Amino acid sequence: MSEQRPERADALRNRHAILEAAEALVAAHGFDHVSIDKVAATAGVGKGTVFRRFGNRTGLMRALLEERARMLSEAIVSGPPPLGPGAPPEQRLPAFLDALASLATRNVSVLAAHERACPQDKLSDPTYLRWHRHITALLGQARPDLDAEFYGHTLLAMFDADLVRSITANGGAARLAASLHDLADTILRAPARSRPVR
Amino acid sequence: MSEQRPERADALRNRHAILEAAEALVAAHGFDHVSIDKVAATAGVGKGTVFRRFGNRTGLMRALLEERARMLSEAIVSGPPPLGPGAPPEQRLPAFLDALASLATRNVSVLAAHERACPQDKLSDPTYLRWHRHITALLGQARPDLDAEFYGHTLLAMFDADLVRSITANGGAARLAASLHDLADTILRAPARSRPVR
DNA sequence: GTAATATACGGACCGTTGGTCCGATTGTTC
DNA sequence: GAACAATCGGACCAACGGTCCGTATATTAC
Repeated sequence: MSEQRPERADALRNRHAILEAAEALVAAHGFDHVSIDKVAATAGVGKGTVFRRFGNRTGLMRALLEERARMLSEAIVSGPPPLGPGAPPEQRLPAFLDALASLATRNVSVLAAHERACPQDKLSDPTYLRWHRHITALLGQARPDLDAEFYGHTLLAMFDADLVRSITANGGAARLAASLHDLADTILRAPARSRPVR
Repeated sequence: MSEQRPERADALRNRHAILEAAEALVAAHGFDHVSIDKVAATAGVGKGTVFRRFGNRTGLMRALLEERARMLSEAIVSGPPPLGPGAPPEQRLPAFLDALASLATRNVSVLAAHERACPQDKLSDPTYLRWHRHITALLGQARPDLDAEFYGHTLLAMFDADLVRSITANGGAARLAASLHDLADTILRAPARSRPVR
């Protein structure tokens, strides 16, 4: 059902232009001060085009984040260890957190915009879900006695855009990475539970 | 400078009506579908009244949360232990988390609305700040070798409205409380750092 | 009770925005 | 180069946050 004829050349061109414009504007003025009108104008297309491509504001931001997260996603499922499969979870988890921290640091604006665009329940956003599944799986392997689902949320909560900004503003990217390692370590080395918390 | 003549009777009445209406509407339809027009109409006042009282949407939501958090705030600074002063931090922290979990569970809608209303940097919102200072102080006393500021954010991040909803939807209020205890315990009993992480 | 004053009220009004719609345009295919 | 489908673009709409100011009302002083 997804095997339509290929995307038209102008459509492709426009999609890139729109994403680029959106990212630049969001980085410059923040999500709340970027209207679709502006995005369209900056990208040199009509407003209708933006909506036809992405459905709505939320869709646009989702696409933006997905674009930025694609390489990481691929590295996780089929890249070399320790990020990709093949290494023990105790190594894959920190590697993933490192990669995500780097991604987050370099794209705080996109992250922030995505958060604010998600109407509600950001936890069920595709990208979040993918990350959460990954972390949960790793945690479950390394520490089957813990509530992996909950601790997955805990770790991912550290990538809240405001938090990333606050931490890196006072300590730079290094502090974020260090804090994440510290937290992950604390969780992985927590005293054993007699039975799964959940 | 804050010793003006007392609030007029009608003003007081209206403020309560507005807060009540706002809470009911937010609980019923969610922040994104509640316009100030509706709040005003439901409260039986004019639109201008709402804005004069609360400044803007954000101010209204802030006031709503502050209203709901007031008793907790008082209990912390001057109530009986273990919530109030007098108990060791290892007891005050879980007590605070319990209280906050209860508050959050009973007022998820308000919490969610407040989050979404905060234009940006929810970390510098008065209520968040107060809670963070409290947690940070307790953590700092119990475990001076940790990055209390960071772990304070970690713990508070668990009160994200979406997360609270997700956790309690599958496990109820009890699961949230248990998870929080577990996390706090994990942090408090983490292997000692040779020197403060920060 | 009444006059004087400060305060609060309310809804008409404005500019902006997300989103829709359809006639005009353009890429693609044969 | 003709025919067709897909895409484009901007006029248009409804809804919203926020402002403004003439009117109403609580309070105070006498």
